[in-house]
Amino acid sequence: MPEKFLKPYDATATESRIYATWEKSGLFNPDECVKQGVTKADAPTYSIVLPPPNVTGRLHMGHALMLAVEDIFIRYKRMRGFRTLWVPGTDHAAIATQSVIEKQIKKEEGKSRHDLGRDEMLKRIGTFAAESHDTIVNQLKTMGASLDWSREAFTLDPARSHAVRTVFKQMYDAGLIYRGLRIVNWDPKGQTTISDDEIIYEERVAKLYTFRYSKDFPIPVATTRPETKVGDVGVAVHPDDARYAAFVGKEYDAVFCDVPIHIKVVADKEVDPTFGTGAVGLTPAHSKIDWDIADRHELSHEVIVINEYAKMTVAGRLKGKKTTEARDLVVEWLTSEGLLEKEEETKQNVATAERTGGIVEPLPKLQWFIEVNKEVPGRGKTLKELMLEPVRSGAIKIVPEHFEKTYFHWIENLRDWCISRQIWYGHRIPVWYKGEEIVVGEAPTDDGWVQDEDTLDTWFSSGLWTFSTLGWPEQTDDLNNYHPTDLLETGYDILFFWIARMVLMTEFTLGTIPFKTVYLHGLVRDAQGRKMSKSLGNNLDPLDVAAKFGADAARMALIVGNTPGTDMRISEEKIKGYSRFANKLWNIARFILENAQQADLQAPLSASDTELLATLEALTKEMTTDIEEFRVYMAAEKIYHYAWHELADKILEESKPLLAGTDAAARASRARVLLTLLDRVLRLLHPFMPFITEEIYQSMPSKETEFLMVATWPT
RNA sequence: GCGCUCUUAGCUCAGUUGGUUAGAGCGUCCGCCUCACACGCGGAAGGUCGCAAGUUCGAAUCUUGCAGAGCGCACCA
Repeated sequence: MPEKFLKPYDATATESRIYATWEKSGLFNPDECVKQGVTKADAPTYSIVLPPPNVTGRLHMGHALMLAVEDIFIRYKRMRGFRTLWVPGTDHAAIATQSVIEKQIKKEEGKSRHDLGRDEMLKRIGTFAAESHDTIVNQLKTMGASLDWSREAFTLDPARSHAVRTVFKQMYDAGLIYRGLRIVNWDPKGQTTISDDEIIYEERVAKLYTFRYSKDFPIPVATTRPETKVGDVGVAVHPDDARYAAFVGKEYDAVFCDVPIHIKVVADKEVDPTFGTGAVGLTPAHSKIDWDIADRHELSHEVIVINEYAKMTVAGRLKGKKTTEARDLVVEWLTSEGLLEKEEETKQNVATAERTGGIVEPLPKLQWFIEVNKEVPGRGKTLKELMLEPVRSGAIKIVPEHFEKTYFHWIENLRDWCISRQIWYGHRIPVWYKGEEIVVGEAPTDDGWVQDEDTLDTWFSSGLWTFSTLGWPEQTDDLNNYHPTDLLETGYDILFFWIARMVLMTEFTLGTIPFKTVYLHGLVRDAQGRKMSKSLGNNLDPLDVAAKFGADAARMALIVGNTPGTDMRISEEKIKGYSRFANKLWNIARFILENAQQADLQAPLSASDTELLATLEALTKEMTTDIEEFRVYMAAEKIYHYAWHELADKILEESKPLLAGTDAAARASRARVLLTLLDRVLRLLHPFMPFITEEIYQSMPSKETEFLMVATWPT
């Protein structure tokens, strides 16, 4: 028995050493596995692409959970003989990364991005992203992730950029990408548009004002935003509303708080006759709903009264005022003119930007969109339908299943996807202009062209991830072998952001699904059930945890008892518990190796020892089914329980008298079976606790393969 | 408003298609340095499975209603 077993198990020292030997072996790469003869060349493939962590800093426990789950499936499949590929990568995370740097520069140098200029700003972000990348790679390795580093990708590297431009052009040529003036969610703080999904609604108490545009205007109107009323072009009432029927179609002129306005009364079913006065003042340029209603009644969209800095652009007393100040001025004016009829409190959901917290201002802007309700040429279906179909048909399975309903619900409500962003970090829109001419895709070589200033929504490039990482648009072997991928594992919080967009992009580009199964994990919370955050200081850093208790222990703590789709709580106590389990396993190995190092592997087995093997075989079958059916939490708990409370507590205890006894046959039988049991336990536990199992395996008297990570999963 | 999830031991959670005395970890109490491990061992206490009704030979598990907690989407001007 090696001397190392005489000391308690030292996870930290062992883990980094073991990872280095794995990496050196090249066995994370399926091609290398085939070359070295541990995997058959014609074996079926199994692939996962790593959800690329944002290069905004470092990984958190949610990432650690993701890595644990994915590594379990990858290691399990590798041991089952699949050509197993897990592709690593990172995400440039456009807005998130840029805003980190912007804040930092503002704080340290008091400068804005416009002070630095586009090139300098991009240089700064690039430097930061590279540092983040290195930290993240180090963390991924620390957690034991058996990723094929030879295939690492970045959402903003040249190969991925080429894929982005290619898809953009194809969608543009298919008529699915268009540029149009639409109401977008403008974040005045971040100075960019954001998508519907980047909005957080905050409930606030607001005042609902009931007023008239002028003394002779026949209909009272209710609003929470009086300042926008200088931009009104109409009033909408419900077609069946008898109170106002007589006024429909009539037009009125007024001077509203120094601003001349022209109002037409229209009838529209969208209006709720029971809310407020049953009449809506229409401000097409500053409200999405009003824009749509105005569209239906051919009212002007062009009256813009608020700019990108959320300031008033009209002449008169409101000129240049912030919207909040303008609101007070308008109310003051209404009161003095005797036009204000009522002022009541109401609850209102205020749209705020997820990244900056700024209050979202709906503004009409020229933006790029992907049209989701238009038929895709050659497919006979809209993008929306293409997103729904594979999940409906079962071609894509979501675990846990009930998220399928959430997915459907979201897509059914989906509107055109605004893909342009007014930030600098990211894929620049691949469109060039020269006068009336336009070029899409690759940059023209002759002079005089100006590229679109905007960049693409970060999820555009993330949406290509399953195939852009495998070499598309080239028809590579990897693409043929590993796509569609088998599993996509991520947090349920990005079901819409990412999963849905990958389905959209892959269906459009390749006419197939990006993955067969979606496994959604829950949020990792602290011991009190709070979200982990910097401000609360309750973050657990995976690196610290690994240094203290070992990555194996952290992985077990994140897996056991954690069902997919359910939030979990993690504490140092729980992780500590599994570090003790690691030590237990260490001592099980010590005992068995001490007593059975010289065991005769041909010795005949006694009836009771045969039964011990049968029991473990039954457990093996259960575990295999559990993993196949995505119950890794059960498989982990079962092997934990077996190792500690069967093997150690019962089998080892009853072995002591047997091994010290005089019955040579019983002794030989027991020594042999103990060694076999240990070997099996190491294999079964390896996907969950890869480091310690590999370390013990290295001391086994006989080994099937050089490394446990490519040994055969027992049956 | 539409939809989803949860409610099981003091705490955190399992319990796969309904089937014998409902499990684990942590915690608590008692006793042990027993020659693999004190990062350990042995033992104990602790649950009317949110409430009510129904289906069934049988329900923590299925159905309905109620109560409480959380989440997603939409959003009213």
